[in-house]
Amino acid sequence: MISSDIIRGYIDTMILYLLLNEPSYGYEISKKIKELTDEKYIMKETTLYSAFKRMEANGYIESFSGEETYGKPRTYYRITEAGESYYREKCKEWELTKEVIEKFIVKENNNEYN
Amino acid sequence: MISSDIIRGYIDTMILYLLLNEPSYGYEISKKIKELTDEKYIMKETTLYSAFKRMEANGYIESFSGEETYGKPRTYYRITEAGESYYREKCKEWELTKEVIEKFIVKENNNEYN
DNA sequence: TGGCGTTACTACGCCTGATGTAGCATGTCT
DNA sequence: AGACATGCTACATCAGGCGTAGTAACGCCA
Repeated sequence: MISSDIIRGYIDTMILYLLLNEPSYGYEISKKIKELTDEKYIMKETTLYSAFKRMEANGYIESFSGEETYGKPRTYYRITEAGESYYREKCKEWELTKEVIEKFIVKENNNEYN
Repeated sequence: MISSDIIRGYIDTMILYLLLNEPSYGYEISKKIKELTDEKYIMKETTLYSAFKRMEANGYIESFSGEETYGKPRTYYRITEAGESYYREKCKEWELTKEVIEKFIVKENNNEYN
């Protein structure tokens, strides 16, 4: 199981990554995350939508309503310049953080019966 | 800068790692973390001591007072069986988490002027 | 001997992010 | 008709990390 504490701080990054190439909306993003991680991480709906709110308030994404011909109209989000810049920052931060944490991690060798 | 949100959830792991081989106490641990990470991460005192409290309550560490011949007596901590087991869990979790997050991270190539 | 720096903590409270629970509305499928 | 997928919102809780502040004992040096 993935602890929510470690994902914490990278929810936004995950979403922004998926918005880099094209706008999207909640349900689609949540499905993509599930697929991309082979269901190792499934983002909760509340987590996702509150991330949208937070990131729009921070100016990292912009919302617009889609022109659906059927069903409930969706709210789409597109990444902004600020969002892209923030995303790149987080990627750099990740490399540093990984380096730091791994100083304290012992990798198990598989020769032993776990 | 390392965001505290990503470290969150790995504070305990870092401390436990340093207790694996020998008991230690607050000040020493904080210095070791600083050295080991080349000052990339400096643990706040409050963070450290509240982690001690939490982990002792969880049974991951045990405290005992040192027999100092000078200065203020220190509180030493040693890792327990449960602590070692928890540490190993977190190491496994880390590998999984890293795998997940890295699906959403674009590594910058250094050819570009950053 | 007086002040500074280092060591070694404790207490209190805030802020943020992730999550739980709940509910609602429109579609399509059977 | 009812289930299931889609597409959300509102509200509240909880924990972890951190800011701020204060205390205390000792060594050292002028």
